Amino acid sequence: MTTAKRDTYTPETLLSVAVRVFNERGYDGTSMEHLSKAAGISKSSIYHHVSGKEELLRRAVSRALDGLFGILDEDHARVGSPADRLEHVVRRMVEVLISELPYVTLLLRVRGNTGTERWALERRREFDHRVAELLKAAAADGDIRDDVEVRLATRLVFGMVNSIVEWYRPDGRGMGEREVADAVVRVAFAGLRQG
Amino acid sequence: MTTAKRDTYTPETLLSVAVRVFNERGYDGTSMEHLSKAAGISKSSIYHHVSGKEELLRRAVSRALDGLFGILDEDHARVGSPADRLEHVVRRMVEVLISELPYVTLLLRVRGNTGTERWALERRREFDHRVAELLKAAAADGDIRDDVEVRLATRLVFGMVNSIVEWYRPDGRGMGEREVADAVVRVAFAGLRQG
DNA sequence: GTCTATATTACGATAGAC
DNA sequence: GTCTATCGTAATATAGAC
Repeated sequence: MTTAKRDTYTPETLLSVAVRVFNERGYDGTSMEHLSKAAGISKSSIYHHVSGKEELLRRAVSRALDGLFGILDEDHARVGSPADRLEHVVRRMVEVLISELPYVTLLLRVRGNTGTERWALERRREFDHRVAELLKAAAADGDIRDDVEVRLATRLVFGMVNSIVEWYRPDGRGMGEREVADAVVRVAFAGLRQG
Repeated sequence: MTTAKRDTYTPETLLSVAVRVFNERGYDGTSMEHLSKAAGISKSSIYHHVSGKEELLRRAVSRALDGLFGILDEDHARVGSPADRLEHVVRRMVEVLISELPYVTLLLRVRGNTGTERWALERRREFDHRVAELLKAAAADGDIRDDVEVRLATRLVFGMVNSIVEWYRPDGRGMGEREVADAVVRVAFAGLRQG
């Protein structure tokens, strides 16, 4: 490194600002002017770092997807009984949602108006399918209740896990990843009712 | 009635078209041009029926909120043990979500960029709070597991229920309201694990 | 009630100076 | 790397004819 670290934007640091604004106002509700104000530089300066709004979206959802797909490559997601692997994946999904909160939040709100958004939706479906397969295998082993369709059960679990982005805020001394993950796993597998 | 029913738009029929497009493209991603094409009339004709885009949004989320708050006025939501009342409310939330699907979908995606959106968010919080109180009372009775915070449990249930709008489609011979409601109540209260 | 035409503003993106 | 100025387009909404 020949130059000292300068206080200027890189595509990466700009991304964190942009993602925050996207999540506050929605992607379509965010103009380059909004980003410019939030970043403290002019609109045209943003174009020096990235090709446009859509590149910021692409970078953001890619990061989220990488985190999620990474879970499926972990040892505990690949060896063991389907039920144990499923529990591991659910737990890790919560952890990734929280550690990559703004990026996953944006991913989960994508609608499909642009090419990037449609690509993101497709990859999400791919991930969902992989988890559904796991739940199906656990059901075949008799570890999952048989009075609820596997497909429907998968969707309810995803609903519960994904909803975390709607309320979890890291500020202050709130709950940690571990605490939320424990609660989700408990409620998803054992239910709310006092055992 | 002095005139036969004509094949023309009213604010109500126009609303159903608009809400469908809003849900497909997102509210901010939908222009009056998009609505015009979908309704088969010109942009300016839309302004004959409603004052603008935001009125369509207001009418839509109002309808959704009326359906949800209506649940709290039902007998089974007001008398009986908190646990029974909670189960009734959860079941009815699923039914209202499904019977008013496009309207509730739109409500759940509101971000807060306009006055109407902020009003909708506030009323949603009000409803959530009412249900949280119910869950709190059930927990005080010892009917809800005590190793998960009441506040967190409420959020997970809402996550599961609200996620229905992301995948439920009434087309064809899919699941009915009753089937989905049963599944949600089972998973929420008893969990996925084979009993 | 619906249309064409248009006013006006906001948007994404680029040009070119420094 | 950042800026001001600006281009071309698309947005919301209105005017006024039929």
